[in-house]
Amino acid sequence: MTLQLSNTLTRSVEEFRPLEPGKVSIYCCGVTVYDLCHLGHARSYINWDVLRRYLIWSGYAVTFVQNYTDIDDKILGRAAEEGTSMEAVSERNIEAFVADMARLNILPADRMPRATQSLGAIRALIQVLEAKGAAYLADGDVYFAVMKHAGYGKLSGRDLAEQHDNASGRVASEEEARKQHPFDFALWKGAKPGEPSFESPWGPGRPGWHIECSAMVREELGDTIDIHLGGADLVFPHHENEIAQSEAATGKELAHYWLHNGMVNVGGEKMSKSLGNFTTIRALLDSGVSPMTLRLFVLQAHYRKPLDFTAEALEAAATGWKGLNAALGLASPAAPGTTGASTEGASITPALVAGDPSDLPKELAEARARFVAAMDDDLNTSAALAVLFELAKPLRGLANRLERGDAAAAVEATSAALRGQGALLLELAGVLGLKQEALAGAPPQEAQGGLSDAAIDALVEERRAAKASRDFARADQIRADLKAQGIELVDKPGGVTEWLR
RNA sequence: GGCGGCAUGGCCAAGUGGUAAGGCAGAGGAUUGCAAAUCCUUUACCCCCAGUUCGAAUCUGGGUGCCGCCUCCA
Repeated sequence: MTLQLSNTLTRSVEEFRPLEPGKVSIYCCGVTVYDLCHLGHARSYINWDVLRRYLIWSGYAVTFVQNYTDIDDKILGRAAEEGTSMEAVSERNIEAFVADMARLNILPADRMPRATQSLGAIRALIQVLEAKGAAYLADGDVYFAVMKHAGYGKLSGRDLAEQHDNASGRVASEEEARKQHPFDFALWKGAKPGEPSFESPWGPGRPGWHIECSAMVREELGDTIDIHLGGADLVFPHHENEIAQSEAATGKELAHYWLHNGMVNVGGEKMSKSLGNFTTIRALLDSGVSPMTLRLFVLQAHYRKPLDFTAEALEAAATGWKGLNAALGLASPAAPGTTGASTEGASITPALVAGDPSDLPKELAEARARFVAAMDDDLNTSAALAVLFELAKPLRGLANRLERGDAAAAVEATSAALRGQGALLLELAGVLGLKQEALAGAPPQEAQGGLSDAAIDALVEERRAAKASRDFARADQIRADLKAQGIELVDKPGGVTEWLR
């Protein structure tokens, strides 16, 4: 089987066939950089990161372009609030975006154009639309005429005539009054007094929201690309308008495959700024949730379905990740049993380069095939993860025994079969962007008045003595006291007690 | 109102015609003075009704509930 993707444009699942054999061009709608990213963004970009990794792993040469919208009313609003400039707000949030994505192990896009740096392409595209009669000028604004474009509404399944009736009673703002059709949208907005503006044939102003993506796609990737990505909330009007602009200008199909991810919900409702129910990526990660826990949480659901964000579900993911992480740690090239040295997960290689699957033992080949079948089925990461968990199971137990100093486990860990299983686990986890993490959480507490090693050792010794005299009440008391301070005692064979902070 | 999507065990979530993956939580057992970890075992008539079929969670029709988009939004 080959990769099947559900295409919003055709409302069906289709076999993926690239325009050019072996190559894939992808454009992903990025963020408007007026604020920090929240979990909705995290989900979206984690999903698309997995798509990208899977394509690369499958042997495709992938070109991935993602934009920054750095011209926008909200950015202007922030700048006004702060008494700074649009550039300052954008710059700060772009930096934050890069940092947040890196923490989530999301591969940086090959190119990340910004609206402010794409003005030439934007103006050129608007001029083409004007020349073709698809755009009209009204009071310093330039609008796209949706009625002139046959096929408007094909992505979102909207019927212009019907929508016209429904919209006829809607608010007639100043801007609405200028439009020939309520769905007409601004390609260029004339500057209002005091606003930052850019020069154009239509006077000073700035581009409308949708045009930048059309311009960037064309400039970076060409008239027609393989895959266009974004959140489900962008289907209308953003992507619909993008299609209309691009296709009116070029006469060619903008993208063959349109993929949309489902929303992150809180209490059954979409996470959004306006509802105030959002959690930023960094707030969550800084609260002690590990990046890979978040990744696992996201990947346990299918990317198109809504994903409910709850503390319980996240906790379940955290526990699940703990086990996977332990197995990954054992499988990593770094010496088994060590807590540090996270693997370099930022790179991914095509499977054929990494190793010939036909060399795998039958059982592992079968596991790998199940993983591939799951991913080919419209990126069924949930089913793919099941394969990882199964591969991880024996390694996980072993890792735990190793950590506790089990000598027999150390011998088992060197077995060829387990090492092969570990290598496959590591490879497949990499496709999902999951990489081993150093023990998460546990901020160094000794600095803030925690017990010193010597004090702990003394208590451990006291407990040993208590046990020897069968004073279990006292022994348990010491265990409980230490646990309250985040120190875990582990009794090992031979009366030896180790502790973990 | 228009368009689209979803309803599977305590929770999350796969499965799209042949009697239900996986994760978390729970239960029982082994082990342990206790605990942790580990190992074994174990927990579902798939929202309701009707239909098609030898056979349906899976197809068809109807119903109920929930969500998204139609304004900025990943």
